Amino acid sequence: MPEPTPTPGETKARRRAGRPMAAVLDQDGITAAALELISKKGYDGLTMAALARSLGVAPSALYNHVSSKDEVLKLVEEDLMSKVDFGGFSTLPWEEAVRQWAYSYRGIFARHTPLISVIAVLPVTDAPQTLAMYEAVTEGFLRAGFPEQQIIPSIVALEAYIFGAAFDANAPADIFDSGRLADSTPHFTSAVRSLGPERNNYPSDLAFSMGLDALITGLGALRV
Amino acid sequence: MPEPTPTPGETKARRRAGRPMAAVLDQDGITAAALELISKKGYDGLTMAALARSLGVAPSALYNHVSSKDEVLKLVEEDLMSKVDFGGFSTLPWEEAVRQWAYSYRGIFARHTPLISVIAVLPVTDAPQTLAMYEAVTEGFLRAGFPEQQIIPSIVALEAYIFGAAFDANAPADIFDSGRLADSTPHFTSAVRSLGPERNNYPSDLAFSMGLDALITGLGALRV
DNA sequence: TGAGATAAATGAACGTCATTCATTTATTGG
DNA sequence: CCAATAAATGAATGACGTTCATTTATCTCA
Repeated sequence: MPEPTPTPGETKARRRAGRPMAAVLDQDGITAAALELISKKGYDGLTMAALARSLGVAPSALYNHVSSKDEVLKLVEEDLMSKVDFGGFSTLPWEEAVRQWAYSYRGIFARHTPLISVIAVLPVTDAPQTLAMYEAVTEGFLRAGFPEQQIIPSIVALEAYIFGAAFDANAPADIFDSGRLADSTPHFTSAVRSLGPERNNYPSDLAFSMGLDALITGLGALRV
Repeated sequence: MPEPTPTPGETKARRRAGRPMAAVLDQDGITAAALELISKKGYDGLTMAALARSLGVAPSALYNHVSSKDEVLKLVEEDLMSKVDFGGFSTLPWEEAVRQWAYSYRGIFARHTPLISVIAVLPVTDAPQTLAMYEAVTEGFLRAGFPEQQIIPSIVALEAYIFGAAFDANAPADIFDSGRLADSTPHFTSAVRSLGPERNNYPSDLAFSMGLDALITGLGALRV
C-alpha cells in the first residue's frame, strides 16, 4: 500500500512540515452554507459564486476544499441522508417502520429533487450516512423475516417509488387540468373531477399513501 | 375574447398580409433534430448551438420557433410520450396492460431521465400525447372496475414508481459496493453479496419487476 | 530567529451556455 | 413594385463553472 488510496470525494490533508494559512473554509462549513442557500434561494440560487459570497470568500477559494460543484451536491446529499428517519426499523413492526421511513425520506427529498438524479446513480461507497441508513433498513427487513436475496431488490423498489413521489410532491395543483382538450379525454377529465368539486385537486399525498400501502402489502408477502 | 389566447408552448402564426421568408425550421424538425442529437451525444450534447448546427442554422434562428430551451425539452417529452405503449388497456386484462405500459414507459424514459424533472411537474394542458395516454389508461382502469376516485391516485402512484425506476435503470452495477466501510454495514453488505457471487449485481430489473407486481396486486385490490 | 515549506485565498482570466436584438433577407399580397 | 411580414443572421450580453499564477498566512525545522 504505497498510498492510503485517497477517497474521490476527499480533499488533501498531508502531514509534513510547515502549516498553512488559517483555514476559513472546510467541507462542513461549505455544506451548511449550501443548505442554507438552497433553503433561501432554491437550487437555482446555488451557484459557486453565491456560495462563496455567503461564506465571505472568493469563488475560487472553494476549490481548495471541493473539487467541483458536483461534490458540493454530494456533500449536501449525505447531510440530508443523515436526517432521514429510519429509527422505526429497530422499534416498530416492519410495516410501520417502512411507512415512517418512506414518509420521512420523501418529505426531505421533495424539497431537494435536483439531487435525486445525482443520488439515484451515486455509488454508496464512502457515503457513510447513506450506508448507515441501508444497514438499518436491511436489519429491519431481516428481523421481519425477509429472505436475504429479496431485501436489496425490495429496498430498491421502495426507493424508486419514494424518489418518484418526491417529484410528484412538487407538482402544481392544476397539473391535470386538461384545458381545451377536455372534450377529447372525457374519462380522464371526469376522473380528475371526481376527486373534488373544483379543479386544483392534485392528489399527491393520497397517491403516495395508496401506492405505499400497495408496496408494503405486496413486498411484505415475500416474508417467509 | 379579444385574442384566441395563444398557448404558451405555441409560437406565432398570424394571418394578415405579405408572407414571410421560406421557413427552413419548424417545431417538428427541431424536435426530430433534438432527439437525434440526444441519442448521439446525450443530454449534455443538447445545446442550442449544437441543435442549430445540426439544422444548418444560426442558434438565434431557433428562437423564432421556440421560446426557450425548456420548450425544446417539452417538445421532446411530448414526442416520447407518443411512443409509450398503452395499447394493452384496450385488449389485455388489466394486470397485463399495466405491466406492458409500465415496462414501455420505464424503458423509454430510462434514456431520458433529465426530462423526468420536467415531466413530473408539467401541466398536461395542451400536451395532447400525454393526455391521450392518460385517457387510455383511465379507460382501462374503468373497464377493470376501479371506482372513479381511485383512478387518478393509482395512476399517479404508478407513474411515480416508473419515474423512480427509470433513474435506477441507469445506476452503475457497483452502486452498492460498500468499499472499505463494509465492516460497519455487515447485514447490508451480506444482503448485497447474496445477490450473486461477485459484486456488480445491481438488481434494477429484478427490483422493478418485484415492485411492479406489488403495486399491481395492491392497487388491483381497490377494484369493486 | 529566521528560512523554507505548505496550503489557503485571491483576482483575473477562459470557455461554454442560453438568450436578446438590431439588421438583413426572402416572400407575398395589394 | 411597394409595403408588410416573418425568418434568419451575427454580434453582443450576462451567467456560470472552473483554472491558474500569484500572494498571504502559518507552522516546522535548522
